[in-house]
Formats: sequence, structure tokens, C-alpha cells
Amino acid sequence: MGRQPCCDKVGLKKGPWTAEEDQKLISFLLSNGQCCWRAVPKLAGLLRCEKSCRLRWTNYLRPDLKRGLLFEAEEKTILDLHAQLGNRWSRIASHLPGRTDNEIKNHWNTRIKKKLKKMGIDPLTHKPLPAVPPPPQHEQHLSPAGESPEAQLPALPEQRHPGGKNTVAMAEKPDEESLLLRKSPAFCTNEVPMLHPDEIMVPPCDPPAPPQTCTAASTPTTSYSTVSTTSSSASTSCDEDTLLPILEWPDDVDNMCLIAGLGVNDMIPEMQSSLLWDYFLPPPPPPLAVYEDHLLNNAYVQYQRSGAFDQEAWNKLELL
DNA sequence: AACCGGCTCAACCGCGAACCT
DNA sequence: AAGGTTCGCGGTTGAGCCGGT
Repeated sequence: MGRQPCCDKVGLKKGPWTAEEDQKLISFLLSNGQCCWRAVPKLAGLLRCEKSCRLRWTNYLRPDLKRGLLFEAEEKTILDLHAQLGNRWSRIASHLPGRTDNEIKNHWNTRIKKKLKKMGIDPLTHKPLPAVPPPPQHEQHLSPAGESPEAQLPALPEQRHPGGKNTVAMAEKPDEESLLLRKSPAFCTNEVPMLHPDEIMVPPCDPPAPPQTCTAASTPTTSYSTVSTTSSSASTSCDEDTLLPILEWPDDVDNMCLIAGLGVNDMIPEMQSSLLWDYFLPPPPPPLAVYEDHLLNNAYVQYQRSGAFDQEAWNKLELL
């Protein structure tokens, strides 16, 4: 359909915005409100396309935006929502007041994704990464076109939305199979529940804690526990909705050991440190069936099921 | 001091949906 | 109904920053 590329017009400026341009846009939008974006650049006296103006406003200039690092609770909310929604950044952002989809997308791609990979979790599916089999000795061919290791993993279920957008498959109208999965308490390691939008329960994200809680070092685990207590009470209804068993996050090392089938005495000193999280994550993955059993005990699955979240361990991943 | 590589994030691009004529 | 316009979304890019050598 004869659509004009909006930014190809001659004479329109591209690239970083200057303070002067910002000021023009802000003062225009504050005095006139957001109406037809098409008219905004002209009326505001800007040599920008409407798209550029809208983006600058929504992602940067809007007065209700929070700036700076995401709070821990926000990060957890993003994790929760991404597990349910996939890369629907605008939907995720709608649950985080003052945050933009762009900001969340960037944060996901630069931080959370890495952390999950370090934990052996596929950031796309929130499932454990499959074992990468050692290349056969006589067949160490590169995959075609130099695909990344990720591209060489076993094919996942169809991830693309029928519309062609590269989003994680989501059951807009849950089919029989997905309904069964959601009703089965045994699921979890195989499937991340893809929920219908109106089923999504988001733990309240009330970070307006003092900004200093933003740094990992200054945040004792207990401070997050408060948040996760709140969220787990909220996630109770979530679990009711999805009919998942509610498992408690262990209060202490004894419980962690219990879950992992270990005695406290079995633990080496390092394990008794706050790196427990790491220890309960799967080492090089065994065959999938065994692996799944093992995962029933691992911390991330506990997190997926209960919403409880070991913030300290999570923060440590940042430092690795 | 200079160079290099990795990282971050603001901005851009292209597409589809919704709306309008 | 068909074609055009506007808006919003998600993926990608690249300039600038920063730490390491």
C-alpha cells in the first residue's frame, strides 16, 4: 500500500536530539498536548519527522518517566511478565509505570538475558538450555552460514507469531494442549505457561523504595524478601489461576539442602555461602529426561513456581 | 597516551493494526 | 470495499563511553 517512508524526507534531521530541540518539543507538547503527531514537528518548529518526535517524547522526555536503573522488584516483574508474554515489551512496560518499552527491551537484552544465560536458562523460553553435545570427533563441521551456538540448538516450538513478528508464541486462544498443560501440576520444566492476557497476574511492583536500594551491594536479601513476600501473596492467585503447585522458597540452608536432596554436612564451604543459587543450578546438562527431574529441585524452577526469588544470588550474577 | 574491544542505550527502521475517507 | 494515513510495536543499529592492555 502506497505508504511513504516517513523519515526519508529531504531536509529532516536525524540522529541525537539537541537540548534546544528537546525544549521545543517539550514546551509544545506541554502547552498543546499530544494530538496529531504529524503536525507536531511543524508546529513545534522542528526539522524532525513525526515518528522521531513521538519516540523522543515517549522514550525520553515524558515528564512521568523514571530515569535510572531499574529497581530489583521491577526486574523481577520483567522476568515474570516476559515468561508469560515473551518479547511484548509494550505490554510489559504497561505494568511498570514510568518505564518505556525501549528501556525494558534494552535492559533485557543487555542485562537480564546475560544473567539467565549464566544460569543456564534460555532467555527466550525460560527453560533450561539444552545440553550442547560435544561435536563428534570426525564431524566438526560448522553449521551453515556460521550460525551461532544458539541457532544450533534443537528447534524449539514455533516461536514466531503468525503475523510474522518475532515474538514468543502466546496462546491468544489457548488450545486444548495448552489448557491441559496449565492444568497439569507436572508441567513446568517443559513449558512456560503462556497465558491469555486477561489471566496475567502481576505481582505488585512497588519499588518506590529509596533509590539506594537499587544497588545490589546496599540491598540486603531480606529487603527483597519483603518484596517477594508481597509478590508471592499476589502470586497465590496467579497459581490458582494456572493451577500450579505452590512451593515455598526455602527459608534457610537446611531447606535448600532438603530440596536438593543434600544434607548440610554434604555441603562444601563455598556452597554454604550465598552462592547456593549457583550450586543448585544444573551443571553441564545430562540427558533431558534426567535433567528435568533434577530441575524439579533447582532454584529457578522454584522461582518459576512460587515467585520466590533469591535476590542475592541474582545480584551476584551481575558481578560474574 | 593511544588503541582496542565490549557494552549501553538512544534512535532508527520496517511492519502491521487501527482508523479514516 | 479499497486505498490512504496514523500510530504503535519490536528488532536492529551505531555513537559514545569505559575499562583493559
